[in-house]
Amino acid sequence: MNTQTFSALAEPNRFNIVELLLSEPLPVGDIAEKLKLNQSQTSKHLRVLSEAGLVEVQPIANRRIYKLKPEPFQELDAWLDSYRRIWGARMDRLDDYLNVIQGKKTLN
Amino acid sequence: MNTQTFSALAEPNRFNIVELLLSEPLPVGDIAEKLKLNQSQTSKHLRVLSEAGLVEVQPIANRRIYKLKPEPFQELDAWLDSYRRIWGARMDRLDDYLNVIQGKKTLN
DNA sequence: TTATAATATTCCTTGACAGGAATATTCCTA
DNA sequence: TAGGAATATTCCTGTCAAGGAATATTATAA
Repeated sequence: MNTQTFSALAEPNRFNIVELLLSEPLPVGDIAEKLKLNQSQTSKHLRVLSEAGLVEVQPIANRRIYKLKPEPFQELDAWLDSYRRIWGARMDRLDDYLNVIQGKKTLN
Repeated sequence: MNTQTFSALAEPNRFNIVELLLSEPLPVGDIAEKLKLNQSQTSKHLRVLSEAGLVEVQPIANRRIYKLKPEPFQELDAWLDSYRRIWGARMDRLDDYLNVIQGKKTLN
């Protein structure tokens, strides 16, 4: 799992951009307007998202349309598999660890 | 979706701690040793993870055993639902946006 | 080809965070 | 209850990222 994905999504404005792009691909100006960010910031955040592989750009006429790339989300999904497998099991059990402790018979 | 989760996982050492705790709950010392972090750093990272709700602690004797909490991962999973739904669909389609553009008949 | 719209980049400042070292705290154990 | 093990916290420093303002770039349209 690439932690760059987490870094990119950790910033609230960038997270909002991603959520916005979930509905439809959009040009920079529209993103800025809808999220009430200025143009400069929006471009910078899109750059980060782009370098993290979360979005890609497609120039149309005078504008640059940004859209989500599925790969990082799929990777995230795959990563979560390991965690799904143990929900309700080891994750909230202490026994595993306790059984392993040596040199200490009783705990209280 | 809480961006704190992303912030917490964005730091590589913390990510490694989470992955380590996936196998079993562990006390601070063991985590530090296995990941070759010093005790101070380890405590600090665990604090961040704890405040983000990713781990919880259970004191045993004079140790503090850290284990994962399932909630944030479940939340992440639920969040991904929206994205799963459109993989292969809108996510990599530009049509939706193009059809919406007014005042511009042809693009090239 | 010049003006203009859309977007990207640079420069600057500020705040947050990670790491190291040292110290404080907590809780057992003898 | 004193000593020591395990862990947490504080202080300090350096780095890096975000925001604002201004400027540069790119591509279209007249």
